[in-house]
Amino acid sequence: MPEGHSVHRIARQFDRNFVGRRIRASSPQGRFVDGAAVLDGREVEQVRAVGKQMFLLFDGETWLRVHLGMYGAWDFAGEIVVDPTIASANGRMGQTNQRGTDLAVFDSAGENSLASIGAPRRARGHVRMSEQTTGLDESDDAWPPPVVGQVRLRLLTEVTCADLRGPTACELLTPDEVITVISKLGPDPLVVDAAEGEETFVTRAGGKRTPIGLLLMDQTVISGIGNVYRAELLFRHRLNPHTPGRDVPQEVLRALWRDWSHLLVIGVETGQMMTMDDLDPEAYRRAMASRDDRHWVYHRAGLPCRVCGTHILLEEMAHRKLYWCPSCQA
DNA sequence: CATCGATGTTGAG
DNA sequence: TCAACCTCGATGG
Repeated sequence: MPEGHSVHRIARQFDRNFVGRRIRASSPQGRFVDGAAVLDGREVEQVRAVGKQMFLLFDGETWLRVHLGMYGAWDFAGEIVVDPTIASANGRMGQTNQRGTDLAVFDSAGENSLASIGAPRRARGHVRMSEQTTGLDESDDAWPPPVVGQVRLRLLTEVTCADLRGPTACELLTPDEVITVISKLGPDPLVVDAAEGEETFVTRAGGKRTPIGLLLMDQTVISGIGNVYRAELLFRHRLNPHTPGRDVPQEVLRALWRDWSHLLVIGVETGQMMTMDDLDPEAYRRAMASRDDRHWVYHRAGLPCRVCGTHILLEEMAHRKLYWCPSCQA
């Protein structure tokens, strides 16, 4: 259930631990047997993340496209090289734990893996936050790790395992097909030039009758925003979700683009969808500890607005739950 | 144990 | 506009 920040974090994991290595590929679940057979034995040459999609290039000009959709996740296990620019090393990426972090961040010693940055080591596979007090389990030394549940695709190096489960899309593409897919996507702040991305977004969102609340979720308009960031961005800019794109002042559209760029960087660095800036240290600590305290309006239906006290509204927009403050976002 | 819901997208009608 | 798809943690009895 990732938004764009999770996909970039996953791509970094692949960049660190798979690019430049030969892999074994399999589909324990059986639903990607043919694709896995094609990839088996090849070397991973490159990884790209655009919006909510990730693309892995294997030698022989074969690309793997993965879209996690609503339930997808990658589980990493084995000897993980920590990327010092992100907050954790191994565990599940894509789905979130109880704290709302998109990764389990505890290594085999039960300590935050930040303590082991740059130190390749054996780590527990399939770590869940809820298990953090149980200590080491017997499967710690099993290699490769036992398959648990429905694994669409397993990628294995000598020392690292990545299990893909529940993706909306998992398919092989030619280079041309990858270009076609990416060309249809709106700008991703971590991919395109900042100024170009801003112009593209303003051009595609402005002038449309479509409500801004839908435009922000439209992956051909802007990439990577999901239901949480959508609600929070609208609130941060005091925008009524029903405002047609063409009625949103251009400077506000530009501010939205820049704000998304800002929030995305925070999300990639922390693994959390932190959308409340400028908190005092105590409030920030609380926000990072509990996902209930991390957002302005998301998942706060009926609760008082943090700014004006008005009850937060919940309405359905294109079958997704939309939370907003009818007073602040009048 | 059954049921629900979720940070998403596609395609039929 | 709506159902379908994919998986699993949370929730209720």
